Amino acid sequence: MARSASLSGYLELLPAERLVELHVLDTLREVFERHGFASIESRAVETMDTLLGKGEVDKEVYAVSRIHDDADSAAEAKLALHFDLTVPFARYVTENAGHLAFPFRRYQIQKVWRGERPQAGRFREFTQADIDIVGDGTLPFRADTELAVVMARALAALDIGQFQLRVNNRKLSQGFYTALGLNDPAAVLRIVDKLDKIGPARVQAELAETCGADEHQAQKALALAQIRTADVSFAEQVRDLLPPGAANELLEEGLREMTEVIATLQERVPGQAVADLSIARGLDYYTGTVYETVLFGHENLGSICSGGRYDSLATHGKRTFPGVGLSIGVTRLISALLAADELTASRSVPTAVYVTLREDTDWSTAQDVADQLRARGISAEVAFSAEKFGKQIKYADRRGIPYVWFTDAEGHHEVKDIRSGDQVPADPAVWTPPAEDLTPRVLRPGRDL
RNA sequence: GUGGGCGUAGCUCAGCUGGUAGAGCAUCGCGUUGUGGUCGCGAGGGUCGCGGGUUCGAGCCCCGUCGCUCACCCCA
Repeated sequence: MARSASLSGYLELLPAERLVELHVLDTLREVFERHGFASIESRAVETMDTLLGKGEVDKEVYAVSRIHDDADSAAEAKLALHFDLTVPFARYVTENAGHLAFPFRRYQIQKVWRGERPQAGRFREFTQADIDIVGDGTLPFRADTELAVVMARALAALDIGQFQLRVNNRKLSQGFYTALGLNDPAAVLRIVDKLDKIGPARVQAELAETCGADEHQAQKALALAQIRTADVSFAEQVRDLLPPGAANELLEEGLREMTEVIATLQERVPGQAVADLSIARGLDYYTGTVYETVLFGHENLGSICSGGRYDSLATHGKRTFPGVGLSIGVTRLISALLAADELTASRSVPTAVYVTLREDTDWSTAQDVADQLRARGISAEVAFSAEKFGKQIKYADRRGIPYVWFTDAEGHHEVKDIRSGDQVPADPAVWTPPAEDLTPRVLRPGRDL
């Protein structure tokens, strides 16, 4: 973060920073739409019933009520702010199923709220950018594969440096632990998920304490979690860990699915994804593929993009809508990149041309000049008063406005490039700045400069 | 929710064993009487987070409180 917030966990950006955020959002939107995802927006508020029992701890949910909570409103459904976009989307799908065409692919970029203790990269109000594909009754496994490809391309389009999508499959992990004789696969997953953070020794110790794993089981569980391959060779490694005949149907299905995902990612977005069998994800509605993403150089941030397959999050009577989704933590991402000065904007305002005033009475004709520029898509701003030219130039300079416009008493126009100091005659009807100066650009110091 | 660290100018910080608030950067003005950036000179800007206590006297000591921050939990 550039500044410490006056209220922790609620990030507010300066104009130049917001420009960077808008660039990120625009880029994501463009890539999502290019891959056929339609946009929706769901309301910020859901009923408690919808939100709770869907995998989130209730202490993190912000309740919403009227200050004057009288008898009437007490009888109303209790409301709360959504903590992610997946649960509201599931509700949206079941409510609007009759109007949607399945498989339905949508993207959704909105604020969400979590009442957590804020930390670097952790906010109470933040923006998520989600893509999901949902089927009616069934959803081809290929959706899991395509979704990861789209997200990898979106992250690549942001041009924020090297990242790595890490993929696992809960069927694989759970099948494996069951085959080992561990009776609480979910608990094992939770501990194994911390491998990156606490290291192999402590994972093994916790497995023994919490899951009653004996030394052999703990060793095998740990060995599985340490498998990390860029190709499909993980499957062989998994089989080598078990005695012949110990495999089960769930494990085999998980291996098949993982192999398909990794093979496709290796082919379509080479070098940007790996199989990582330690990935588990906290939310318990995931049933198959799970994804996390690390941004190299920002490993301590945690995952910047996560998600997975959910087979029964959305149900409506006898119908179920299996889906698969991925979510980018936009706020987390840009706060880290801004703080590290890895992304900055070329100026703090959209203005490309600052039109000066020679006399206070020139304001109207100066607006005519500005309008001629604006009509051709050039952002222009007119001075309020005819201060000394030095001050007017300084006004533009402080905002990073690249061009200053002058009109003399005879009506001759000149435009000055504030960076070089070059000043040349110009015609407001035809003069155009170079494309790179037309709108603010996002710069990557250290790479662009 | 649990545990550590920290709150002084717009920003980064200094302030001794308690004696009545300072620097750099930024801002504004002038030098430079209508073309900025450099340089020089000058100016403005503070309820020292808030409340209480001890004291002749508190930025400093004590208590409380609010906020920020880091770690745990969990997660984007």
